[in-house]
Amino acid sequence: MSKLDFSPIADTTRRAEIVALLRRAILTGQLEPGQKLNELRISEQMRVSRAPLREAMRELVQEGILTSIPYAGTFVVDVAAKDIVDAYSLNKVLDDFAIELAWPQRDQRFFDELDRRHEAVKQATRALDTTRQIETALQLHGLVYEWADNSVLLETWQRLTSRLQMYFALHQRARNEPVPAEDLHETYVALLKGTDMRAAQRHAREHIDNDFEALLAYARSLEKRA
Amino acid sequence: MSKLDFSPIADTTRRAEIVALLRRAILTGQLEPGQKLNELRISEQMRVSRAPLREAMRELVQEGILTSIPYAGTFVVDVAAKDIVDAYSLNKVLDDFAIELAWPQRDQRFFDELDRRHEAVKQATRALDTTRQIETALQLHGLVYEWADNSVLLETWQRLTSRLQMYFALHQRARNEPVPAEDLHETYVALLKGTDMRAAQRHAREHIDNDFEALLAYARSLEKRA
DNA sequence: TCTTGTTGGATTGTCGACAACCTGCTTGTC
DNA sequence: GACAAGCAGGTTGTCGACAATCCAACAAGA
Repeated sequence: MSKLDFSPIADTTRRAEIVALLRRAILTGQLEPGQKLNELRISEQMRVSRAPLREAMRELVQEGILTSIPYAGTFVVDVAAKDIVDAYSLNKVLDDFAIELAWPQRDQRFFDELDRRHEAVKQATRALDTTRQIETALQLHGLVYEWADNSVLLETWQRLTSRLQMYFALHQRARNEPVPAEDLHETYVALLKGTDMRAAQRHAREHIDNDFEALLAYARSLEKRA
Repeated sequence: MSKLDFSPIADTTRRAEIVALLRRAILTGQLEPGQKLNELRISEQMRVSRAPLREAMRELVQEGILTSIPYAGTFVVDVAAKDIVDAYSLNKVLDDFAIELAWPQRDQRFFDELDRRHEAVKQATRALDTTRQIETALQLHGLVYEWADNSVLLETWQRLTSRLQMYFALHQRARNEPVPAEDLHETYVALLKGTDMRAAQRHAREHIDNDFEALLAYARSLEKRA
């Protein structure tokens, strides 16, 4: 028996890489909502045939960040104000549930990971790298989901995350002065380490409200314009 | 302005039909969990090339009812006991939320539709058509999600539904004497028509417990076997 | 006997070409 | 000038064939 346990090697199929590339392009806002994806053009740019590209796009359609109309094309999903509010309110419910499930599972590894991810957020914040800040903040929040030990919940969260990340990126671009607030996560982290689950849940809800406040204002401004 | 509002015509692409065919085959248990899907064989049976078949499979992978291993194959997702418990517990949380959102939205159309779907369940029950009974029961429960007016929540529910339906079908086949209980939904429907939201939520939770009781027993028996 | 290398068959991943389809423009008619 | 029919270009959907990979069976050596 070996002491080392190897993790599965990266499955290197063109399709998987295309998915990663496209997802990143969408979530960082390089591809704008509503924009059409021309298969031939993209496949040429990526030096890849249309088959794996199309399969990748099918995956992203199911992931909810692309939308496809037969014989018309595939587009980056259009984000309405209501979608943001919807995702946001569901997120609160799921967070509550995730904290409840994760609570008894917390261990040293959890706390270590919590600190690690918190540190990553602070670093991205200092570097004024807003894209990375969004990413790391969502990863920080994702920890309780990973510890909740509920695969369906985790999967749901990950789907939601894609959208949230997209909304945030959109918002950041809209008012292109980012100004990330220094440290909104200190209390969140502290409470997750504490003994009062209810308090943690309550704070999470308020914290989310806080995080999303600007986003909601943006959402409402969209609403008015429409 | 026309008084008629036409629904979009059926998008007739092979891919879409393949998705529907495969999904049905999986959810009704014609394709068993863990079973491998041979692309060439299936494409020949369907008289279709592998391209649209593969794209369809990618969709179902993202939908969570297939799983794909590069260069090895695509398989019907293996359902572990824990998955059932996970889906089931998340379902309770979502139901709570859905009822809360749908509550103020209830109108005559809601009540009519509620009755209609309830009737469909009863009919399937009388006909001893267990597959259809599962389908209609899930549609009955889906009504509050449709009325909740939260697209993300609805989408999440639909994803969950696929799995639940699969689990139920699996369970029914395992103990192939179905014996669907006559009418567990009477109280549920009545409460949704009433004025006490809390009571409706509480009952929904218990009702789900009831519905899933046998399934949970089955899940635990799987757990022991493993 | 166990391990390691090889080989053949089967299956998945990818490619380039063709068919179906939509869209916008042109043409012809009134 | 308005409008319908039809043509042309471009894009998506589908096909059949080829390349890359995996797996099981078998052979060879320690």
